[in-house]
Amino acid sequence: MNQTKQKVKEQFHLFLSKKGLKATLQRSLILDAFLGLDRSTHIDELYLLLRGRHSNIGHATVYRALRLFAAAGIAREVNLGDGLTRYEVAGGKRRDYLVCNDCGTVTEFENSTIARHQAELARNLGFTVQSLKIELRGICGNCQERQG
Amino acid sequence: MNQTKQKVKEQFHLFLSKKGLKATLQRSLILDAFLGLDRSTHIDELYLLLRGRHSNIGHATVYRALRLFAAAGIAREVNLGDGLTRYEVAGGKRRDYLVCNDCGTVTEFENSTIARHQAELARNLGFTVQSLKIELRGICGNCQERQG
DNA sequence: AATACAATGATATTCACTTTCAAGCCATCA
DNA sequence: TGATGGCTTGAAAGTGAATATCATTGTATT
Ligand SMILES: [Mn+2]
Ligand SMILES: [Mn+2]
Ligand SMILES: [Zn+2]
Ligand SMILES: [Zn+2]
Repeated sequence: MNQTKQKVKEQFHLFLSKKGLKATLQRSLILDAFLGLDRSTHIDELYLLLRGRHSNIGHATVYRALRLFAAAGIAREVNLGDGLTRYEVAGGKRRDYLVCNDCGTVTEFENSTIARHQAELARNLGFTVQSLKIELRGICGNCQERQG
Repeated sequence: MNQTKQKVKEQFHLFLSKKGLKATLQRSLILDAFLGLDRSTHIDELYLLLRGRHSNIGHATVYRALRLFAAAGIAREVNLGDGLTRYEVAGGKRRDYLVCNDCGTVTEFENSTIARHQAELARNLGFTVQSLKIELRGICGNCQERQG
């Protein structure tokens, strides 16, 4: 068991206590599966993964658990406009997304200089910034080669 | 009639000719309404607006027209993860979005300095940038007042 | 005008959530 | 330990924006 993962679990358990919510087997299984992936995922992927291991996990429960993880600050919702809501483990640095308009591949990269600048502009408009998402769309390297 | 709008209309007409598509009254009305707004819009807004003026415009036609505008390079699709697909006039300035996590209000503002910088980073990764979206989430001024 | 297609729009369908509700589970307290 | 109360679960139903269907209508061309 990873040290980081253990801390996240404790963070979640604390969150549940403070809110008067309950630690259930399902929430624990879903959190393990979520932390076990090293990439963003979505409801149905986790749901099918867990159904393969445990026969009694419902779609609605996975849905509610992921939203709960987000509320607890453990997960971050990512919407790339393809009709699916993705979730990734929060914490760590902000990421920018490169979405290929041709093959749909999503590449991530880090760049922190933008965030401060942009957040300051928002504050001038009386807006308190909680998160920033930068999404670039275009053609990835592979697709450029294929097209010549 | 704005000079820029006239050029856009000619661009669209040329696009239709090249593709063997037809210039219809509906497409003309929808394009006028779309260009007449100085902000992003979505299907139902345009649909209701046009229904107020002309009794025979269908939801499906507005939907298809906006996708056609996007294919023609006239419109740009924007998805903010709130379940609606927005469209804004392409070719204008890029816009950044402030989405309130409390009331869902979307505020737009312009800020062009970021784009070049970010696009250059992407090019270094072998990625040809076609569009850039910056989305800030947080609490808007109104909601801050309400909460004290 | 006749013809060949494309476009329209009321309607139905899809699909990814999101909610409902009866049955079950968890934390707490005597 | 056992009762109690409220939270949780999950099958099923509901929601709503997007998309497809198809008979009818419109457009461009000859
Ligand atoms: Mn609708
Ligand atoms: Mn949807
Ligand atoms: Zn690609
Ligand atoms: Zn607000």
